Amino acid sequence: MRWSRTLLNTLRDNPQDAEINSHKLLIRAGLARKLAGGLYTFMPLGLRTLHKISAIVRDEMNKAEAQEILMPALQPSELWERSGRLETMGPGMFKLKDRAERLMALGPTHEEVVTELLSNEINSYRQLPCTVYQIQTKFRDEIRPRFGLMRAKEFIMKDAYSFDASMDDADKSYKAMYNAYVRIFNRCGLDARPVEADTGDIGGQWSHEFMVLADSGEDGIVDCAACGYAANQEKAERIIPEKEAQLCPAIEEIETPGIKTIDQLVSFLKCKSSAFIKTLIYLADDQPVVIIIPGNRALNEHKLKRVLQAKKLEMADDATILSVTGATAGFAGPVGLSVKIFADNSLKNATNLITGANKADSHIKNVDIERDTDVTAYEDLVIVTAGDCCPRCRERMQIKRGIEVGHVFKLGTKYTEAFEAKYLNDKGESLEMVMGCYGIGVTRTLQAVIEQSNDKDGIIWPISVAPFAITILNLDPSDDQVNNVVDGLEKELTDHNLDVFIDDRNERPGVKFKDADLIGCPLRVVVGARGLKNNSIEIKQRSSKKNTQVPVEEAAKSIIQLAEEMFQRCNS
RNA sequence: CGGAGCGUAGCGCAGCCUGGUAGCGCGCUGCGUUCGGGACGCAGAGGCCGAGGGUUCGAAUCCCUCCGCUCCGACCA
Repeated sequence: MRWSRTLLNTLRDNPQDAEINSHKLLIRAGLARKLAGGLYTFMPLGLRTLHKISAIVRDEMNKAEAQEILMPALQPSELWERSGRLETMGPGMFKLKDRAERLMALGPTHEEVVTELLSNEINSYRQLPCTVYQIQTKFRDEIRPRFGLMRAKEFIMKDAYSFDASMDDADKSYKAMYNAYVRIFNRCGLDARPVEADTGDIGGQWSHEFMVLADSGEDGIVDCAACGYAANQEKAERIIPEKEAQLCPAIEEIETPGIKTIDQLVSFLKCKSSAFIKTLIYLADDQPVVIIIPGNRALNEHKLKRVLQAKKLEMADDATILSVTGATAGFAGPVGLSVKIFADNSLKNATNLITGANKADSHIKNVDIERDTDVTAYEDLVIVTAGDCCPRCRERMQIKRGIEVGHVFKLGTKYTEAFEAKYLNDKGESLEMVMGCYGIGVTRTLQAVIEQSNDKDGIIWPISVAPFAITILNLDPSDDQVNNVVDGLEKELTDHNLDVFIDDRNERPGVKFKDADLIGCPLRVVVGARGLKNNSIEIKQRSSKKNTQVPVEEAAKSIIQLAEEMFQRCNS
């Protein structure tokens, strides 16, 4: 392929709406263009990389004996009513009506469609296990699309679904997908690690996310260097060191005019934030509940939702706060309340605390949780932070940032029950199939590769997913001898199944060097009149500073050998 | 959904405060000189200044409404 005939414009300046490196490079290198927030066009080079990633995904899926299918993106909403997710996922779905006024949805994911499908197709245990997958455009009405392809309204996802006869078999299918994911990300040149994760709206028994470590990542990862425990911050647990009960003087009221937040209290009373009880009022399925956690901690709503087994969870409005506590927001406390109170584990036996008096402009001190409050249950409710103790080995843990590129779930029978997806076993009994589901954000993976592999000059593609393995810079496109050598090289390399991009533009050499670095093909070959005078061609790897000069007649051989070595490294 | 910022040529920006009919750099077209790490000169093309309304003799500039984009938050009792 020749640059002069390619729809490819590189940009010198960073686009003003891009924040993170990979997003800037995606646009500057001409891989993609924005149509609107969260909507992108893939340009020729970007699409080539997308195809290469898809090919790796397909290859590993097929090796794991998953079968490729393609389901409709447009789906009838009744399916979503049957699984109960029209309510839980509703706001995040694009909904529309057909001309008969039937409510439809653009698929954000396909558990419903696939379960409906397989419930009809699978009748016997002889057909199990069965795993299907597709690579398809998904639509999600994201609250806030962000960072280019990282969080888009329309994106390409590989989604796979496994169906098994038993929980044990389902574990095997899960493990097979898990292993395939490890290989896929490895082959894409990504350093991705699996972490324990929350199952969220998808539901199910357990799940792992595959995280690419990056400072710009949207997810927090809790990591224990001592034992290898790793989990999404949404899910991560911690161990609380045991506390002895201490004597505590009687409650005293203190005046705190207009002092509402923990921060204000800290400076007003000159105490540490951990000396306070943070009292939060939530509506769980429209019923008020009170949550208390230490003043220096943040509530983990995912954990709370799980503990309360609530479908819907939202913070209470001012009117509810007034009716529950008898005071306006800012002065709520757990003492004397008649609704259910859920306390974080770390408050067990806690004493000498300060909290709201449920009365305007007042707080109370010397609160003893056991003595003064009526806690319904102690649960693990807060977001784990750096320095908390590992639930496995009790060592201190760290927090890192990551980009979620893949997610595997063991679903159990959540969907097969809703859709009565049953099979007959060898005794003639009718049983629900056990499901798993497995997603890879293909477009997000593309940008994650850029995020993890770049320098100040541009992208450094791993050869397995580079738009082209090799770029040849023709420094003198008006020189017939140079053109002949370039053409010869192109033919030999393409004959060896290597893709080659030739910069044949009428530009000065400096421009070509800069653009080659920006686009980041792993191997750069320079052919110029000056080099040819010495019968020499220059070969350089994007990832290194070193140039190699080779005689013209050996060039193709050297390039092929280098490329093969690079491919091997990606596959190992 | 709440908060903040931005919207002027394909891209990056100035002009707005203090109203007088639009400018810079990159890119693009032509000619010439250059030619191994984003060259230079000359000559050009390209803009309903996000949209609508208002104030005014006159609006990119002041006022109102809307739309779009980006960031922060979804943490607060």
